Amino acid sequence: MADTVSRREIILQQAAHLFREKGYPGANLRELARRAGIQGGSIYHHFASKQEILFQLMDQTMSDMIERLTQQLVGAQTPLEKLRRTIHFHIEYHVTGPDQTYITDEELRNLEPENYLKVVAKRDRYQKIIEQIMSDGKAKEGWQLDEPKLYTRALIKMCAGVSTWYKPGGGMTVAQIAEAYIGLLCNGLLPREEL
Amino acid sequence: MADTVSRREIILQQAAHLFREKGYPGANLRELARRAGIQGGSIYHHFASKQEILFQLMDQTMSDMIERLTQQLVGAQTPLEKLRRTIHFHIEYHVTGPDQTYITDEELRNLEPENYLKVVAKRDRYQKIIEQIMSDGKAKEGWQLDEPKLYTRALIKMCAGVSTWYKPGGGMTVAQIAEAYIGLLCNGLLPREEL
DNA sequence: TATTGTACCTAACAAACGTTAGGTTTGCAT
DNA sequence: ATGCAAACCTAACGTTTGTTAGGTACAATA
Repeated sequence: MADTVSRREIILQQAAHLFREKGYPGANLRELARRAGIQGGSIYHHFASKQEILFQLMDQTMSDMIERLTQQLVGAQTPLEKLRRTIHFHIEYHVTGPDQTYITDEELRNLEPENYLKVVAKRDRYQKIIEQIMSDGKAKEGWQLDEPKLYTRALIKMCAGVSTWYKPGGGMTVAQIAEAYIGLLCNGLLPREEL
Repeated sequence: MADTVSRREIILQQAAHLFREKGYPGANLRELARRAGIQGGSIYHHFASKQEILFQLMDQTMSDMIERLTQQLVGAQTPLEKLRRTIHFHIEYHVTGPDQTYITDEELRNLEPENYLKVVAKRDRYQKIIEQIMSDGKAKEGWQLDEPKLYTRALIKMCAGVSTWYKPGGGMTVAQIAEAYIGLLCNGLLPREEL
């Protein structure tokens, strides 16, 4: 069971970490190569340009997110159950791969126009999945919301933000954080009468 | 009533815009100078380095945020009223000065250690104000929350995120967005029985 | 053994960068 | 008019950057 991770994937992984650390323009390819265990010029055997590394990283991450969220929602019967799974997934995915998700969330401005459009299209597909849950919740369960898009954005930002401060083994588990955020989004802060 | 804005402030303003557009490492001083209406080298008459521009921008913004939030809370009687004003302020401030707030939220990693500590200290002061409101709400009004810090972070990320998509004259006013978010955080999505 | 393609190295390129030194202009106080 | 400091310009510096060309090591194939 040796290390079957290809050099290409090592580069992508290290690139995510380095881009997060310094930002895409602040990261340089010699440092990236060093971390990947090769010389500067050798990166071009695997990628055509620095830009392509960024694009592959973001495009791959967005595809993975869409696929996995879709999987998670299979078998969920009610909008409420779908919402719970979405919140849990979105937090866990961001905490598990904080480098990839951070890049994907924050480096859109550094994509060349063509790549930008592709990644934004996938991001919109992801958002639409959640928007649909919000709309269903309103239609079928009387959720209190006007603009599904507005609440979707709130959910996404709030859950993605966890990865900016979360440290493994630091008091709360991901499951606990997810439960707290599910409670907040479903019931709010103010006390409820018992039903 | 001529243009009394000093060149120094013009540079800071344009820097905020440019840094947001390209990221701190991706922005170059010749371009910044051009936008400020001077030559590249002349920036150094006003600032000692590129780093100092970033620091002044962030430090100034954090001080302003603390001061204004504190003002907004004067006269608020209950935790609920304080929460409402905080949400409204945080959204409005981010939407009004999206360049400055974006830099302050996202460019911490590019501050040199000494500057980093100063800005983080002010950011923590700002967060503590909101945390205190959460704690008070729990103690005095029975709000449903365990970790005030957790909910503070959720609030901050969620409200700050508005500035990433908000466009003036695009359907909703800031006040409407604020009301929606206040409702979400206070009552949640699920329907409530009438009290 | 000869061939071939993949993976990598070395060294260099042109461009862009933050920064600096030294000179010029401008407006104001004396 | 003179002195002077603030505000700005010009031109250059050393370094770093993304990228490329040409070569080497090596395993698989024939």
